[in-house]
Amino acid sequence: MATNVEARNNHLLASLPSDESKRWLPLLEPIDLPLGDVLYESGKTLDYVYFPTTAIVSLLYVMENGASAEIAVVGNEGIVGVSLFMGGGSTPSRGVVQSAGKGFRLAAVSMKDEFDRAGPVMHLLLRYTQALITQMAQTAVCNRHHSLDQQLCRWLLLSLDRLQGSELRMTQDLIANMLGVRREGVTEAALRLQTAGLIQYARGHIKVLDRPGLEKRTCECYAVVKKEYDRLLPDKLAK
Amino acid sequence: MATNVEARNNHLLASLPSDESKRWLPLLEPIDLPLGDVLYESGKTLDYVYFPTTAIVSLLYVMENGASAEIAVVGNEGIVGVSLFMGGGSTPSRGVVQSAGKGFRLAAVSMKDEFDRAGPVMHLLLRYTQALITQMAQTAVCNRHHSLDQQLCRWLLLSLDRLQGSELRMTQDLIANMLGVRREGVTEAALRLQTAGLIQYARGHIKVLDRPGLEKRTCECYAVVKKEYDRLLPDKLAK
DNA sequence: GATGGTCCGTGCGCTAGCGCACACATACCG
DNA sequence: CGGTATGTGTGCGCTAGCGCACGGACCATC
Repeated sequence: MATNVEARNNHLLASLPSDESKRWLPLLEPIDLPLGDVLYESGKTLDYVYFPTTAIVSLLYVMENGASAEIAVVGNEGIVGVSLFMGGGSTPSRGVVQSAGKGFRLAAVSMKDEFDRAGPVMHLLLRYTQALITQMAQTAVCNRHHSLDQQLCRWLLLSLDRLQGSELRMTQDLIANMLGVRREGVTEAALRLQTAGLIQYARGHIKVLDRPGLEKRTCECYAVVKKEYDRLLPDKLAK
Repeated sequence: MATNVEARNNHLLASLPSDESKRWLPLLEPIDLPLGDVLYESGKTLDYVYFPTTAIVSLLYVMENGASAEIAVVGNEGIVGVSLFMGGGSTPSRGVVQSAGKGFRLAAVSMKDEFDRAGPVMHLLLRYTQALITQMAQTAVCNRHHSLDQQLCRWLLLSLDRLQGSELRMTQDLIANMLGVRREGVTEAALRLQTAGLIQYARGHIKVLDRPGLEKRTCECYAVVKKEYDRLLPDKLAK
């Protein structure tokens, strides 16, 4: 079944023990995730959780005045909708597709049933949530202390880690929304990175030319988060 | 036993079903939490989890250059050390006593045993963690978008909610550390609040004169977090 | 009741990022 | 192939907050 194969592109799904895997696969529904799609809305109860494979989803808080800020980003390493099994069923944030692609979704009831077995799946999900927490915490720190340039680098790297290839499709306006800054600010920062030869920008297409260069230019936040994800979710690549 | 009574001052402990309560009380160790005490260090495995009763604990990230930023705050409504049951066993942040007081601690093994029963205790702890996540997320948003004045108000209110009375002992230098800003900035903001008649400051003693005034002056972040805590952890006061 | 430490107020120059306005370039589309 | 929307570059005045430096006030202690 094609589904089985593709599901493995999500690291969490790939890490499932084979017993659980068998139970899950029939319940997973492949789904297209177009740019801008809202997977869940602030305060609304989730009907599904989502496992991105090629898409990237931003957890975004939108303020009363319309301004926004990204809280965390989820790609093929994770799951969107942790509040479902954490117990809240909703959060004040919103889940938006930031980079179009595919993924799988699982109905809320199935998710809860599975979680409540309190087996390896539960522990896997909780470890993932712990990593997500670190990302959020570091976002807070980064927002406080680091320059737009550094944050842009961090953001590019986080996105890159969740995609295949070194190119991403993303307008500066969108990035500004995620980072919670002015569009012009992103323009300026991106230009600096471009003249430094790190990236190449053209109307919504970013090509990363020098990844190590980005890593040098970013703040410690990126490494802290990356390390924590690697520690908590080792690529045991459970076959 | 005096212990029993005092333990109820921590909302999580007070919410335990009576069966679990009986199991727990003998395991809980009352402990003094002096100002500045480090309950856990970045990257170090936790030996205990802590349930503050009169103390307040800050989850703080300290950067390589020594600057810092508060990620979240925990008082008598919560527990310090969620990474223990979430699976990581450590986090990149640090837990520091921000306001001296008392609390209880529970050995890591006991905590894990109890969590792994996958009963009501687990679900309670997960709901709390969900609330904590919201606080962190909102901290990120607040750091991005709101003024020092607003953040100071938010911070005062969050602290106030976790204390009895309307007075807190806290130097401006410490507050600056928590908020990740200059001490002088806090001085100026505090003066503005003082001349507005909202607080009264004197060498490390803050008296809140007009709580509603603070709530008016702060950003939406405070209300968002408060609401989420109330929703997820209702004062069922499960006698 | 002088000494030293802690805590708070103030001044000043500096910069990153904001808000706004507008010009230009590329893509799409009829 | 011309028009319109979309995306990017640039300029300019403005402000919050920074870094630094210093002065003054309160407190403890001997």
